[in-house]
Amino acid sequence: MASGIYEVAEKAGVSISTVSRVLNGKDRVHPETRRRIRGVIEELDYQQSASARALATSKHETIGFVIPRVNDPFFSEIVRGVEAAASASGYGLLIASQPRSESRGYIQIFKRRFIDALIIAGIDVTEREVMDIAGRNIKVVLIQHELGENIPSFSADNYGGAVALAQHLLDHGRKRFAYIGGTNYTRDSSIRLQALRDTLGKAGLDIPENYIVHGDYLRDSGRIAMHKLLKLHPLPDAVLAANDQMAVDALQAVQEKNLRVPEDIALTGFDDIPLAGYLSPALTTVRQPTFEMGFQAARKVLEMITEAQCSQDTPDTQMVLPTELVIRQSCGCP
Amino acid sequence: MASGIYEVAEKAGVSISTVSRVLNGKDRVHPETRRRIRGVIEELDYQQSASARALATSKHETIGFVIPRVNDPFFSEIVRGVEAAASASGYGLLIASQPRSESRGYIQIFKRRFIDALIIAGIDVTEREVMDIAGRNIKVVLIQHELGENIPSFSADNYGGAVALAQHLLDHGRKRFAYIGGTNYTRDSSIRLQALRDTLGKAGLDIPENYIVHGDYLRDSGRIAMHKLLKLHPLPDAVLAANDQMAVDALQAVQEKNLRVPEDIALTGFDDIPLAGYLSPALTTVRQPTFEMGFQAARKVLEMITEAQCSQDTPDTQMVLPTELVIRQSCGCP
DNA sequence: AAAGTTTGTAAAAGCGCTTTTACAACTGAG
DNA sequence: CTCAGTTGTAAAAGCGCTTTTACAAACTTT
Repeated sequence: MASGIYEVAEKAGVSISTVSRVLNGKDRVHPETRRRIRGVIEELDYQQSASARALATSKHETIGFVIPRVNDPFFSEIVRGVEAAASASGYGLLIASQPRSESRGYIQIFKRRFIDALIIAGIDVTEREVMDIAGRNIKVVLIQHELGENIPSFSADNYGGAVALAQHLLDHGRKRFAYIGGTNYTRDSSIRLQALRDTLGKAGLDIPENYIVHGDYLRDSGRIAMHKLLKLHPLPDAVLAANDQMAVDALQAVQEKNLRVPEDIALTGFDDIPLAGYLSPALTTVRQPTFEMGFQAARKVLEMITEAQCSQDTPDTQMVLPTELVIRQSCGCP
Repeated sequence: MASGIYEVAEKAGVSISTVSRVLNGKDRVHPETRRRIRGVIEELDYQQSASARALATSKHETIGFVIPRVNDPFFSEIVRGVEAAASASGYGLLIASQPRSESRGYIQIFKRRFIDALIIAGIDVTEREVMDIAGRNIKVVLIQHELGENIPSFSADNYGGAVALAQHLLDHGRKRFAYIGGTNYTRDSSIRLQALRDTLGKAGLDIPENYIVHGDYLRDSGRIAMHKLLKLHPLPDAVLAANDQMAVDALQAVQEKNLRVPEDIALTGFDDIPLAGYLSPALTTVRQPTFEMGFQAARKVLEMITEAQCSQDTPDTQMVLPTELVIRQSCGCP
């Protein structure tokens, strides 16, 4: 009895295969018949069963997306980019937002879910994990993480951004630099630190080990980190935080001690989240092309999905999108 | 040939139905056989096909979620709540983030997607639309919108929050109130305005029509709205914005004109987004239980899904979660 | 006017599972 | 030692589609 498509077929006086052909825009259907079937579909407000279709075609028109935190201004902007590209192509977006530690299990689950592709953002997956997923004919693209030639990835130019920032602070005549890093092992944070070191090195400066402290990118960790720095003698006169959130909290910490930013200490962030512009002093930072990363990553997987069908391999992409120095007041600029 | 489960069955020397029984934790399987099959599943790293399973059971273990903007601090916090509840039950989350105007089409698409339930947040759907979806055996729950007894909904106590805010400003001795609303027709904004009017009324005050201006909840619209208010004579001495984002922009507008908040004008927001606490002066606002709304809404749909199976109807819910006045400095408090 | 082409449609197989039904092979009771 | 009741497993039907194959009917071509 009446499994949707059967109802339509019956009411239109044709077989289900004809209905299917209309549904999928194939030819070999009499215009008149097509019109009649369209009418019946409309009338019954018939909607195809996505799972039946997916089972029959093994296409799901859905992409999976794993991030550490949806409610983080940095990541939610990436989500928006991914969503925009996906929905523009009629694709759905299955989101998993899990702290790095737990995201592994989630990726496991995705292996069996209804997805054609998986975008992984801000999570340090291993090549083995990725290959395991890719082996199941799920296309994989990385954001903010790189893993060699075989796996397409989209990152921001962390190194370049950090160099620009460091140079700018040097131009302000700052000498005693400190760095508030993210969780020890995250690569973004260490790339930025390396850029800072290289740039200082060229200016004949150095950043002592105890002027490097670590937060976790999250709220309040910047405050704690800054409190540590404020106990040092001499005080640093320029503090770079690995992201804006920590910079923002660090700013509060400085102000609580009745020191002034930027007069006593210049302070900068990274990311350019909306909040950065609203502070006083407004935060000098490096804008990351978050929306773009998400958008382009999604475009890339969509491309991979369609190309896989023509089995015409494209050279894989390792995209590094440009960052941009955003100069406000916390660096000492008027 | 080898459709996953067949491979497992063959390798374990049993039929696929036995494998299926193991997979679904049914009894009537010899412990020894079960162990052997488990071993093979492990060895082959076999993963069930979600779509085949969904087709056979018509359960998708996925919930759909429609919101206007993922990258909005208010909504992304709701997303987090929904995500938390969904993933705790092993459910996936299919997200559509579309401006109100375009979300209709999206809801249409969801009717055919792999979802058991749909959560709609911050979108003014009609009862007809909801019924249309619900008729397809997709459970529907609303967030920040109400639609009568039949449809469960979770909202914040907008009225109560706005009353508390208005009263607090009255207690500060403010007399000339102005209101920056959201898009004209959104119900939250008008409920808050009504609360303001009622509260002022009780104090023998009034809010003139030209002291009410409308933004769109988004960035910059608060600035424009405030500029209009700053042209009035006499100037208002208390401005309530319908959300924090507009309040934040309004604050900048005031400061650009070299007026002081709160000395010249008290200014308040609504939502309590993270940004609110970082401003100077920090924003007095009303905290909405965003995470909770998302979490509880998701719990509710999950409950509806399981209860539908026992066809044991629960009374439908119209939950109004409490809001909380968050007093900072922009109202005039020290 | 016979043979080949195209066009429109139906029938049937299959996608990878779950679930029902059937049925052997064991149990224990009388 | 037989008969009913368990228990473990296989076979088969179906979930709602797509797609391939087959074939009649309508057109060409020579």
